[in-house]
Amino acid sequence: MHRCLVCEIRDQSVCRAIDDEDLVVLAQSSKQLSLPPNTTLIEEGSAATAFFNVTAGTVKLFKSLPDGRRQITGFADVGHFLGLTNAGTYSFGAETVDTVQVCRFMRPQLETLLADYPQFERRLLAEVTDELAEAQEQMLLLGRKTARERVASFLLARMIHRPCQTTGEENRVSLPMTRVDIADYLGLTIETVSRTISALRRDHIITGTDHHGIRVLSPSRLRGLASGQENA
Amino acid sequence: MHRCLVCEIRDQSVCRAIDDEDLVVLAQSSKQLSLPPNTTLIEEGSAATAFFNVTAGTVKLFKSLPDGRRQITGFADVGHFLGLTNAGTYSFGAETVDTVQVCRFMRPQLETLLADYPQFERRLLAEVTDELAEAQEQMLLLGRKTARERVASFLLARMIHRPCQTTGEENRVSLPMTRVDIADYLGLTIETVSRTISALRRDHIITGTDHHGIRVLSPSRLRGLASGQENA
DNA sequence: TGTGATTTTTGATATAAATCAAAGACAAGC
DNA sequence: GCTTGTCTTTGATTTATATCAAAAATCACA
Repeated sequence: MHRCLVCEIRDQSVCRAIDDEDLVVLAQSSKQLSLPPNTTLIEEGSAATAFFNVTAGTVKLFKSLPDGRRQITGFADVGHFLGLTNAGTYSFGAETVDTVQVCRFMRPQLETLLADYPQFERRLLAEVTDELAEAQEQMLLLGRKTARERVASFLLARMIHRPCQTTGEENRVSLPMTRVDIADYLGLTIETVSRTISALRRDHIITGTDHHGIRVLSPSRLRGLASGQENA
Repeated sequence: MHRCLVCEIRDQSVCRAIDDEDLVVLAQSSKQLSLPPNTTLIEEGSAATAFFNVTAGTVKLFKSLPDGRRQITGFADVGHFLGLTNAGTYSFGAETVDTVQVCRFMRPQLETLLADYPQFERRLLAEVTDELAEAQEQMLLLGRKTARERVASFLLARMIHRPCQTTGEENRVSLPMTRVDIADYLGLTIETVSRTISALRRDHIITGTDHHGIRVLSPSRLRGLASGQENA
């Protein structure tokens, strides 16, 4: 019952909308789960019964076509929620990328929270509004950017939104997802993603041979590339 | 001050969250504007001072790259709002497609409404959640669908969401926007859009020679195409 | 620590859609 | 009703990325 009180990422998530004295309610409304990599959190098209708040790790959200083509619509990491919908069923799927910890709210409990705490609803509206802005940015990427621009945008966004302060290395970007996931996120094939990363390395814009982490040598050139300035 | 009371599309918009007796407040918080085609409602990157509710016509929302490449992220028509953002500036632009009527809420008034009427905020959250789901669907289209599938998806969505009940013609789809707009929405060029529409006509899936309106002959084949079943 | 399976990279070729180019249709203004 | 400009369609060619194929690197598990 003190889980939420000691939660280290509370102020990074929607939960910061709830005051300390009401945290017991929050803790009682949710359940913490620990999930191994590649666990299905949400089955596309299944009944929308739960809502999740990610407290550790990364979750991928995606939509698929009947023949298996898949588009990852986003990666939800620490502090992000997922599973909000007006429809009775989820219009998307969700799977863990690495080991993930989530707080799960069942729908009725979530409804109660929203009704009882207007500031929680306010906070959620702000989060969804941000997600929509991100989605619009991604539509620009998918509809109008070249492969090189897409990969540059992706690396840049991860560098900015997920600063890797663990090691002393400057501008380190962690890529916990596979090339398949990156490709499905950027609307490319794994071969194109791989070739493009190799080309950026060849051009001394990034460095590092590790598959799941690279270092950005020139953030400014990367920024230029991401916004369509070829070269620089 | 009775403008909102006699508003014919109130129950199609966020305004339906406000009770009849409080409509005066709503009317006082907003101002109705009538705008000719191709009017800029929101300049990309400008200060986010207003929020709009579309009561007639169609508005296009878009994001651009410095070199002019543009991605239309959505079309807002009757009942849709636009201009919501957490940032101080708009991350997208908005322009009228045809003659448009909007109710404009200045930011402070909107904040007051949100604070005073939780059900208004609730309604807005639901709307943004829907928009996000639509954006995810569009990401699947932009990242993973062929030109033929994109055009089929577009026509199908317009057929479903904007039924044209004016004429006796069954399954009529109105296309008030130009080919440039359709191309910028689907992540294609105008030539590809044009060729694809011609091909669908050749295959007797659609008919009509009018540039701004077509008729769907086989909704089921269109549905099949849109979800990736080539032929059918 | 070795071994098979998986993931990533690199190479050769194919192709869907872009680009370049021009003709035809439509709309607005005189 | 003609003229002028814009929008749309169609055609020829190019190109960025996909596809097909195989080698190299990494990972997981014994």
